[in-house]
Amino acid sequence: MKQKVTLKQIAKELDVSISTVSKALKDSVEISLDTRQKVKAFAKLYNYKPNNIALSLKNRKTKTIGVIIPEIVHHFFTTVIGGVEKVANEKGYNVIICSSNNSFDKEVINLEMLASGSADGFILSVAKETQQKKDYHHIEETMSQGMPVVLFDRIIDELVCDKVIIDDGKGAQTATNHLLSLGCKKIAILTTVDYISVGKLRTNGYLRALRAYDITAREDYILKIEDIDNCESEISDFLEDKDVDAIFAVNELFAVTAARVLNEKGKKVPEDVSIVGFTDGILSKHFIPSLTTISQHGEEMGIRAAKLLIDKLEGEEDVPEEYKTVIIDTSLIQRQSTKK
Amino acid sequence: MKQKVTLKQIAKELDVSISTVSKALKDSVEISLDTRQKVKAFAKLYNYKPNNIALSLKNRKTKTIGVIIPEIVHHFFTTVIGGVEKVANEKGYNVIICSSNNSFDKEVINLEMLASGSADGFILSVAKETQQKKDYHHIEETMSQGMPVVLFDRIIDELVCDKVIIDDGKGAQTATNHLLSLGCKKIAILTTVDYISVGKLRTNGYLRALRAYDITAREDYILKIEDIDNCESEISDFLEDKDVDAIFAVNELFAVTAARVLNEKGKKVPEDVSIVGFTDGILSKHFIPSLTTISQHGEEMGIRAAKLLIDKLEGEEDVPEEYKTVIIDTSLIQRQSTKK
DNA sequence: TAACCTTACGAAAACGTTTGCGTGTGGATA
DNA sequence: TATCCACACGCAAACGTTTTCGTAAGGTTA
Repeated sequence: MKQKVTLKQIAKELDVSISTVSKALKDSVEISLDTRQKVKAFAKLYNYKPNNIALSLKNRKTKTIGVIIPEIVHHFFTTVIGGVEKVANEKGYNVIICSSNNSFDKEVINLEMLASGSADGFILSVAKETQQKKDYHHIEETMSQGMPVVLFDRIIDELVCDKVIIDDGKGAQTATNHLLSLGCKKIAILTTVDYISVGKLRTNGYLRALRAYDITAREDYILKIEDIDNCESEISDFLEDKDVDAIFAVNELFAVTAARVLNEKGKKVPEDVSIVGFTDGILSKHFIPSLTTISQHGEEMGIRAAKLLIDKLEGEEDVPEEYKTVIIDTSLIQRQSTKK
Repeated sequence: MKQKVTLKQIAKELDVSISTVSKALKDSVEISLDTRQKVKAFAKLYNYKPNNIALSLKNRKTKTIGVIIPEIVHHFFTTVIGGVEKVANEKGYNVIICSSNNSFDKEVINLEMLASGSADGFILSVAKETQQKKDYHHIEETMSQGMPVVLFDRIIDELVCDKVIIDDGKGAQTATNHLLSLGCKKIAILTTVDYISVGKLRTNGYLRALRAYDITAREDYILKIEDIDNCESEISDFLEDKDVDAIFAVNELFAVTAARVLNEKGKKVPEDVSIVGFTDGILSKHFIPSLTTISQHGEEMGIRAAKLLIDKLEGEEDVPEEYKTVIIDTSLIQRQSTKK
């Protein structure tokens, strides 16, 4: 099992110095054509590849972007990653992905690990637990060490850095408006607990839409779900005695679960109840009936985030800091879960 | 914006040598208690973290596992990653993930990039294009440089290395048997083109099951889908004039698409046609009717793959090479898409 | 007081690169 | 023949660690 070949070994073998080999491989005019060819042939033969670690150490940059997301098993986040990779690869950056699993501790560990040498900058969506704890010291520390951070989707207002978000409120408003325009009057919302920033924002959007239509929001039409994994029973109880004609769900899972519950209660979607979801994932697309939903354009978010980050990474050192918040437009995708 | 603090800076500040600082931080008895405390206090104050790059260079290992998968936006692969992370984190390894996007070139690039310094070993499922091209030089090269590789799911028989797979044939047989035991006689299969190893194996399993039941397989009950993204029309045409009473789909998407098509043709699942899928993803779970399917136990695959890899990484250098192929049991999950 | 032992620290090499600069060799010029 | 200039190459430093070994200062022993 041959080890990886280094400049030193090539140098020894060819009886020249390390610098000669290095320069020869870079086609430096300093080196005679003859030697250059010899070195290159040898390097090719032994499949020489420069050691990235050594390069990173020397250049003090890794040409790598670290992405940390709350859940890897999540369609939205993976589409964002797709966008990031697109831009990153174009610009010669690599992408490494870590998941925090929504754990604060794991987020800290991953960030510190990547920050201590593996990545030049970060694109990150904070863990649920982090939002709850409101402890952002790890992110602040990373930034204070000169590594740029771009937050997306689940952002933190207090942190001064680039951000890429959608207008969650507006998206929710659009969704609710759509239901209202279809003539729905009794619109329930399935949302998350308030400490999830996006859940809260979407709830607010829903309320705003109702107000604009002069409909008084009813407390008992609002369900704030805590335990996402077991939402079915909560949703089932919630819908038990309610005579709603529409549901706005702040994510895909809530939307399909509502559809399932309604189905079991003998109600039809969209004939009896219309449903609008949020996030255009696989579920929404393939469900029967396919779900009308608000698309977050995950890939676009990734693209913008990567661009922001690379701009910072390649920008002048001493340019006065200036941070942008990019707001990606959402769009309503009409499918079968809302009546015409 | 303060830069990351290094041993050198601490040394300078405290007017001691770099080695003293390094030893003090490691609580070496060589250093007086007094100095040790001073150094540690200073290091803490300035939030010193050793530079991983430098460590990797010195130790010639990164304590990082590289995972390369064909698609990041894919539930099965992400569950595998979950399993890998579990084991890796326990053993003090980090995990970095790259996606090949089913492109041969990107797979090569990613592998070479990670191999040249960023990871000590690999867990990988090969890209579709790679299976098609049958060009594995990049993987062979990586292994010949002394970096262990564990293949999973989409493996390559010719490659001599550790592998983690499910018994695709057996899984398919189980699925088909289930349909047969329900009394279904006219069972169609929706599968992939043959160069996708798992598709072929599953097709074979289906054929074996039929044979065991003394049912002659019919060519016209087999649909080999090439373009996964546009499978709907193919499936629709295929089912147009067929009077099947059951469908075995080799993946989730084919299964739900079949359900959708049947639905549009006015047939009911499972009353008119039973469906069994493969892979226990979100779609199968939340679809209405929820899908009977073969679970691949992705997390378990990840766990086993990570263990195999770490064993190799931490094993003796000169132990004779020995490679294992772990076969994970599949299991049938009965849900609503097959009649009782 | 000479020889020796601790204690506490520093110097230097090594990991694999890149690169500015120094230098020996040979030929051309004056 | 003495001077100069390309040419082709090597040296060494630097990136941030860890670790082996060397050593000065001071104390103890004979």
